Amino acid sequence: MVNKVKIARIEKDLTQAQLAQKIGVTRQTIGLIEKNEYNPSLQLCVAIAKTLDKTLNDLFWEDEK
Amino acid sequence: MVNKVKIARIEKDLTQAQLAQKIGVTRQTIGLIEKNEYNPSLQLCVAIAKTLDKTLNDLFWEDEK
DNA sequence: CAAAAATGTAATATATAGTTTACATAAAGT
DNA sequence: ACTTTATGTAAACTATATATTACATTTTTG
Repeated sequence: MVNKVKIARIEKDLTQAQLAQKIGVTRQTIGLIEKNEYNPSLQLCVAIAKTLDKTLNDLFWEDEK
Repeated sequence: MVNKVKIARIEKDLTQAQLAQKIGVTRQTIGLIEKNEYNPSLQLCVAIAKTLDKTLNDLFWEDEK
């Protein structure tokens, strides 16, 4: 299943590098988050959400089953 | 202003130590988060939220102004 | 197809989240 | 007042998020 950060980023027509730069983080960091390969800090999650006009729940809360 | 994790924890009648134990983390870690003295990882935020029957937004998303 | 742009990935380095141990203070209970 | 129980705090340690550099692969575009 595709990562929600990736979907939201593409909806905004941003590359990983552009999103990273807006947030002040490395392109690799965004890449790893989109591959669910690590556990970002809360501040980073908030920064991503704000930049993509989403909330924490939108991007990082698991769907109800 | 009082931290939302603290409020939710007290509503559930848990001590810092009890909450910490349920989550599998140290009492000090909970204490520091409640004092906004650090930047927890996403996984920890999710664990706290689930344990307190809240969502990420409930506990970690800033109030609309 | 060829060139450019975007993304994957890996090694090494650094900052900081989270642990452990320990003690001090505050709050609650008897 | 005394004794528990809960919370604050601090130093030293460990684990891991994130940076940096670099190159490989995939995707897009002319």
